[in-house]
Amino acid sequence: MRDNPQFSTRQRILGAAEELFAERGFAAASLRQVTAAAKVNLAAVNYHFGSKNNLIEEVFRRRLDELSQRRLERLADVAQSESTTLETLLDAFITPALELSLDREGGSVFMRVLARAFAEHNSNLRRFLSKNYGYVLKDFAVAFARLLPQLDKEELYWRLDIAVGALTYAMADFGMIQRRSGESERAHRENMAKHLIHFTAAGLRA
Amino acid sequence: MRDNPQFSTRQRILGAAEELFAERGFAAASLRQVTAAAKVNLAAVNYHFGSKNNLIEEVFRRRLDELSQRRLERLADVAQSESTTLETLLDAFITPALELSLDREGGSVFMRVLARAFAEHNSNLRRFLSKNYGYVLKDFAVAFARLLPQLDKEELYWRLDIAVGALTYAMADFGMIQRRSGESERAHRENMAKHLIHFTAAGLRA
DNA sequence: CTAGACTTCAAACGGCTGTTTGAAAATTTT
DNA sequence: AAAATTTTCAAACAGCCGTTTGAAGTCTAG
Repeated sequence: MRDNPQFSTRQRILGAAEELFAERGFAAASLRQVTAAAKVNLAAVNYHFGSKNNLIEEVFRRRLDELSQRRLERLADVAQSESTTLETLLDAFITPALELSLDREGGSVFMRVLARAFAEHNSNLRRFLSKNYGYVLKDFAVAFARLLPQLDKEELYWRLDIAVGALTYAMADFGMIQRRSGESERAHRENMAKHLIHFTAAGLRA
Repeated sequence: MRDNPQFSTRQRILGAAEELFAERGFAAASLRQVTAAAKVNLAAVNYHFGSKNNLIEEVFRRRLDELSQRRLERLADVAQSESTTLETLLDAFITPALELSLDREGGSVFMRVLARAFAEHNSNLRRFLSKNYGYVLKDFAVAFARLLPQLDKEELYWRLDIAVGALTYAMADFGMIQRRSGESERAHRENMAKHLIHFTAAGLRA
């Protein structure tokens, strides 16, 4: 999509920006680099998005709208069931991200962009994410609380916070474990998700 | 230290750079911002460090040399003992970082800088860190392997990778949990370390 | 086919970037 | 105290930054 002429200027800019933001960060990736990668005129960014900041927010919006919806759908599927476990709840949170990262070209890149948003102490970006997508985490927290009645509120929040950290770090592929040469990207990521769920469930239950 | 005239130009630059790198990232923090915060002439960075890249590496070196040494000292204390547990091993890894983050002015800031190094996909920086400090993680991995003989090598590495992610994220204070108003910085961080060890030990043992 | 709206384009704006320079100042050595 | 060395300084370098402009090009509705 990044430079495929069959996609619109808007989409090509978003794709190129996503890749360069993941690779170099929001500040270091310049609009000239983005528009060159998208094979688009420099002024197109300000024409279609208004500013670099708006472009950054659109990069998040494009992926997070769908990701949040899928997570909440999965949550609705499992939350009420009597047989729900920590593992199925974690799966409901992780699988949509896993699918996104395997899905279309550029999906895997977005998880790195998302992790960068945590590293950036940028308060505007944090406010944007919290305001627009904070309710997803809140809904999941309620579901986890039902499964972990022995934990008081403070204890639960500490554990969820640590769990989110492990998920963020792993899904962004920040770790040292590289994909083995004979292994497909899909197999690698599914393997990672499996370990992630196992580890995190144990940590929450401890 | 950042602008205290009693410190040397070199130290003032390192202190200011650390703060600004943590706050804005390596690319977005400019040498003009750094030298202004350090109350030092712009050219001093290139005179004392040669380049911005060298300055970045020196910011890491200053803290990591001591941090690595303390971690290995603690590891040596507990590794051979028969009564070693996962918790004492994790404590040996985390406590030096905790002390650093509570210690002198700017120590807590450095953990954020370190976490940024993970978010940056910068291969030069990764190579620098792996080359100079990778042996610390390796030594700890050996000690963990002895305590977790039921895990094969691949399983162990996955879990350690996830554990490092949780530690990195938490120590950098990326999470949503804020220090409570009545709570001291020290109490907050010690509380975090306690939860971190408990959670991670359970994940490793699962 | 033409009028109007939408999109693309090259060029330029002021401002900030890392780095270099050579002279001035401060410090250390003789 | 003089000479030599180290450190600081203001100024300038080329180059990239996000954004704006107004004209040229493309598309669509009447």
